This record gives sequence, structure tokens and C-alpha cells, in this order.
Amino acid sequence: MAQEEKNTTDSALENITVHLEKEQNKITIDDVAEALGVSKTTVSRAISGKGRISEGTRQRVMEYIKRYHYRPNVVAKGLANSKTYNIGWVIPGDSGLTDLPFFQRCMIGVSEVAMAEDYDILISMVFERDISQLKRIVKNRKVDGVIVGRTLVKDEGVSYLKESGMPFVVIGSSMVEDVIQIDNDHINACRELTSILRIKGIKSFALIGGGMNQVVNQTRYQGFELGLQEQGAAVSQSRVYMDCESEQSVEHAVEECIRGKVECIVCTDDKICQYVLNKLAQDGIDIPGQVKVASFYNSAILDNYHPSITSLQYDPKELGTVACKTLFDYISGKEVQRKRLLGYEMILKGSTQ
Amino acid sequence: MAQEEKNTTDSALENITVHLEKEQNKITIDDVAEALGVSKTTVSRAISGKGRISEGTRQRVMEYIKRYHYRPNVVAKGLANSKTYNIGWVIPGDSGLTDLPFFQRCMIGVSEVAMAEDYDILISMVFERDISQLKRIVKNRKVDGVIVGRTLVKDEGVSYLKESGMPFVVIGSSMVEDVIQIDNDHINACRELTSILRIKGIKSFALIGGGMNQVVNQTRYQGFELGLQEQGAAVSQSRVYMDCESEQSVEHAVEECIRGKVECIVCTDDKICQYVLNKLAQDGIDIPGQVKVASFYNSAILDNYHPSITSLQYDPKELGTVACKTLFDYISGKEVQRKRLLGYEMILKGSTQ
DNA sequence: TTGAAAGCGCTAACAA
DNA sequence: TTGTTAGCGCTTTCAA
Repeated sequence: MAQEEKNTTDSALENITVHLEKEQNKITIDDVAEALGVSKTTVSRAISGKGRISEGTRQRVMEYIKRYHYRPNVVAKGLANSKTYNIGWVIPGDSGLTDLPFFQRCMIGVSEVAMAEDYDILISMVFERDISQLKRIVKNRKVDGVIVGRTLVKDEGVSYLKESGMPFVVIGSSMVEDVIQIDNDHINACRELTSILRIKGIKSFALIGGGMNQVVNQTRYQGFELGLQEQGAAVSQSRVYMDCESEQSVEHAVEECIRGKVECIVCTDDKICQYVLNKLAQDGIDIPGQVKVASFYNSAILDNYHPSITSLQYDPKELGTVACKTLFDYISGKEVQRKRLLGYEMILKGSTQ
Repeated sequence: MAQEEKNTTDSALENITVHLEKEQNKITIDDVAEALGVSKTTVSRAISGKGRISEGTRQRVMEYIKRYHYRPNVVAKGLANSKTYNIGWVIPGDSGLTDLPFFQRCMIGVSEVAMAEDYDILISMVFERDISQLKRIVKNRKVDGVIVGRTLVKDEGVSYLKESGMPFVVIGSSMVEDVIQIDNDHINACRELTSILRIKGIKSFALIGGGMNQVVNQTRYQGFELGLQEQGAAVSQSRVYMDCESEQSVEHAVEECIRGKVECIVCTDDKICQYVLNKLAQDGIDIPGQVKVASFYNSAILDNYHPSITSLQYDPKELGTVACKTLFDYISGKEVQRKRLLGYEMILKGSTQ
């Protein structure tokens, strides 16, 4: 009997503990106001720092809040001032091995600045031409703005966002008018790389690249052409193989390069470069002895190759950081640059010695 | 003068158009109610299907809604019934090349079922031991539940979630009590693979694996041991090299295997396997002639190897689908299985011929 | 079958 | 400096 009573007491205590531990975050601004004998307006002001309030009550409020772990309900706050405290992050749902680390690192940058503004990130994946997930989050007004991780030449997502009136920023470039864009200076980077290779004495180049439906491939292609153009007649010949989507098409391009005695193969990205390296290894062609290789992008997938590959390096995280900052600036009505170009680093390595 | 008037008219019209196009989604339930001469309660009922309502008015409401593209404000709806219509998706912010595609495909599954329930996905990245992003979304009550993409042996995120009272499901296994988990049947899969290899006449195995702080590596290790155990004395010897985090440690393990005349090297994942293959290629060791190779996981990173690699295959998307369904079931109070194991496929290829 | 009114938790005029 | 009050856009009793 005594035992039973004890049990009862125990479990009652347990319940209380559970209540305190788990439901602690269910305190509302009214609870705080009541406990302190002030109005909730006062509490609101103490927290937000907006409006006049005496330092004394401010302190009292803050203390109470800290002590009882009060956290304002962000959703309610949002409803009151027409914000969601979310930004949308759009990535291709079918992005491949090469792109994923890029998006991940961009996202780290995005989330860092988002968190600092008390914002969270809502994911939306677009597939091929299916932008229904994107439409959802804007139609449902679940976000205050959107960052697009990659753009295509004729990008439905971008068009949709533009006509929807939702603030957005794209990472990469866009041909659509008036779109706020953050990109690396691919053109100059590629230009510089090709001309440096030229200075090293290389005379014949080939560019092997991915789909021209991606803006980034277009700009890299332009940079390559510009770089060569600047060399003028000094460059005997150059070959360009764009739209190489499959391993076969890359292999085919490589074969032609070898046959044409190209001195240096430049790849628009690392996936292509990987195919090129595989093909060269397969055919027993020595790098950089028989042919040199460089890539316009540097990711982890090339890490294991010997010799290591000369490439351009961009900072995806910074892209994300700047994009997110720009978005916030834009949302809050500040003037923002329509197109912002970030830097790059040139990494000269063994493959072009 | 006439011209001026025309301009005025034009721009007035333009404004209206803009209003219709861009602000169309600013219609509220009150607008609909008023336009239809009913109360907003009625509109609400027509949409939700809850409560009695005549078929006639229901139709009228639905028609109006369709016509004027009314969309309920999800946030307001959420505030009214204590839901956020968001679920949290937790992934390691420092996940490597191997894991990224896995998470991506999981997420596709998650988002598919989430969307069907009118939910969106809020990202939270955890780094090393930093779970602040996770804490944010639960403390700020931005989500109704959480799906954890990967677990560590002593997982702070899981502990935190458990004591927070937030409903959650983990993908993978967890040693923490009472955690709802969705995993592949790694143990049986690994067991089956080893015993099949055994049946093919292989007598000496080595397991090279990643960090034992990851639950998945522990279970794969167990499966390997179980598989061999079942072969009893028939298996002359087996070597195990776990916690191989760096390429060097893998290379070292491979060297020992070769020296020890191991017939088949089994890898816990494809990253390890890649290192193994590199090392073997480097040393000019023939696969499957001199040594056979198999992996407990099959991803795209091994696609380019010849011969192709025997491995186990899991379906990440299904993992995501099931995890999300389970989470919703749990949130809505249904009984759910504490631990659910999904199947796998065995892919026997050239590397073990 | 429908509607009035209260409430979800917060912000922000406007008064005091 | 502080409080009163009216929303934000929706759901849900409770009456009619």
C-alpha cells in the first residue's frame, strides 16, 4: 500500500518534470506579460528593440525570457508582419555527382547568412522541366524570397519567378532581363587560363564542353574563345566540342584531338575532364608529355588523379553567402547590383607542366 | 491633350492588370466569402470538407476559388491549428561526395510524400558536433516533425530530438531507445553477399571499412562477420580493417591483404572501394584475376571502373518515402513500427568472376 | 446547413 | 514609457 502510494507520487512528479522539460517552449508572449505584470506590447518591444522602453523593464523582460526559455513563435510573428522567415532554395532534383558538392557548399553559405537573419531554408527541387515544387512554395506563400542554384538558358523557373513578383536571386547568370544574378567571372577566368597556357608555349587548344543549354557552359565557351582571340594569329588552330553530354561523345572528341595533334585539352567542367582522363589513360597517352589537360572547374572528383589537374577554382560558399545577402537587401528595399561577379583562383598543376 | 488622356487611361489599365496578375494570390478567405455572400466559415468548410455543407454552396465556392485562383494562406492556417506544414530534413553539412547522391535521392522520396500532404521541407545541416541549426528549427517551432538523414553511434541530434519531444524518424539505425528508424537490412544483405562469394569458392576475405562511429558501418561489419561465421571452419581466415578514414589507411590495408594473399576484398562503401581500386591499379594488380573486389554499397562513383564492381544496391528514394510516411503516421497518432527494414538487391558483376 | 465570435501568438497604430 | 486595441488569415466551437 505504501509502495503503491509511492509509485503514484513518483509518476506524478515525473509528469511534472515532463511538462517542464517538454512543454517549456509552449510559453506565449501573454504568459510572459502576465507573469511580469506588463502588457504584451511591452514584452514585444523589449524583444524587438523597436519603440521606446525603459532600460529597467527591458532588463526584467529579458531576464525572465532567458530564465524560462521563452521563444517567440516565429510563425505567429510572421503572420502579424507578413513574413514567413523562410527563403526558398531551388536546385535541380536530378543534379549529378559533379554538381552536388557545389550546391551543398552554396547552401552552406546561404544558410549561414539566412540564420543570422533568423531565416530558414525551404527546399524546392526542380526536375527537367517540372517546376511544380517551386510553384507550390510561391503560391502557398511559404517563402519571402528565392535563391535559384542554377540556371538554364531558357529557364522556366526564372520566368515563373519573374512574373510571380516573388523576389529572387540566381546563382550563375541568366539571360532574362532584370534578373539579379551572382556569378563567378567565368569569362575572364577562362580567358586568363587560356592565355596563361598560351604563354607557356602551347599553340593548339581544344575545348571539350557540356550542354550549351546551361548558361555556365556558354560563358566558359565565350571565355575560351576570347582568350584565344587575344592571342591572335599566334594560335594556329583551335577545336571546340560542345554539347558533349555522354562519355562516348567526350571519347570521340578526345580521339579527334589526338589525331589532330592538339597540345592541350581544356574541359568546361570536371565531369568532362574525368571522362577525358579516363580515355587518355585507356589509350595510354601520357599527361602532360603527349597532351596537356586543364579544367575550368575544380572539384573533389579530380582529387585522385596523377598528375594533378590544372584548373580554375571558385568558391561556391561565397556565392551562396553573397546571393543570400543580396536577396535580403533586395527584399528590404535596398538598391542592389543587378549582376555581381565574384573572383576565382588559378591553380596551375602537373597536368600542364 | 487627347494623347495625354489616352496615356492616363492606359496606365490605369496597366495597373489593374498588374494587380490581377501579381496580386491575384492576395485574395483572402474573407474576400471569397464576401464575394459569394456567405460567411468565411462556409468557405472554410467547403475547402476542407469538414463539417456539413450543402453540395450547392460547396460547388459555388469551389468554382469561385478556381476561377479567381484563391489559395488559402498556409501560414495562417497553420497558426490556427498549430501546424507548420513543414518537416525538417537533417543532413550532415560536411557530407562527402559518396553520400551526397544518397541524401539527394532520399530527399526526393521525402519531398514526394511531403508534397502530397501539403508539407514542405526545411533544411537543417549539422556539422561535426554542431547541431545548432537543428535546435533552431525545433525551438522556433518551424517544423511539425523531423527526418534525420544519417545517424552516428552517439548522435547528439537524435538525443536532442528525443528530449525535445519533437516527433522524428531516422534513416538508418540508431542505438538510442525508442527511436523510430527506417533502414535497409544491411546485416542480412552483407551476410548474403559474403556467403554467396563463399559459394563461388572464395576462401579468404578481408573487410575494409569506414568509421565505426557510423552506425551503418557497424551493421555492415556485423553482417560480414555473421556471413563468415555461418561458413564455419570453411573459411580459413578473415581480416578486418575498420576505421579507415583516409586514403592512406586504405592503401595500407590493401597492402596487407595482398601480402596475406586475400582472395576477396569487401568494402563497406564505395568511397573505400574507390581507394582500393586505385591502389590495386597503381600496383598493377589484376581484378578479378589476382584479387576480387566487392562493395556493400553501389553508387555512381564506381560507374567508370572496369571490370564493374559487384555490390549491394539499396533504394535511397524508398528510404525517404517510407521515412516520411512513417513520420506522418506517427504525428497523426497512428501506431508505427519502431524499426522498419527495407530490402536490397545483389548485383554480381565482373569484379568477382 | 449556415454564421457569429473567439482564438492561434504576435505586431503596430494610436492613446494615455 | 506603457497599454489598449485592432488586426494578420485561418479554424472551430457554439448558436441559430
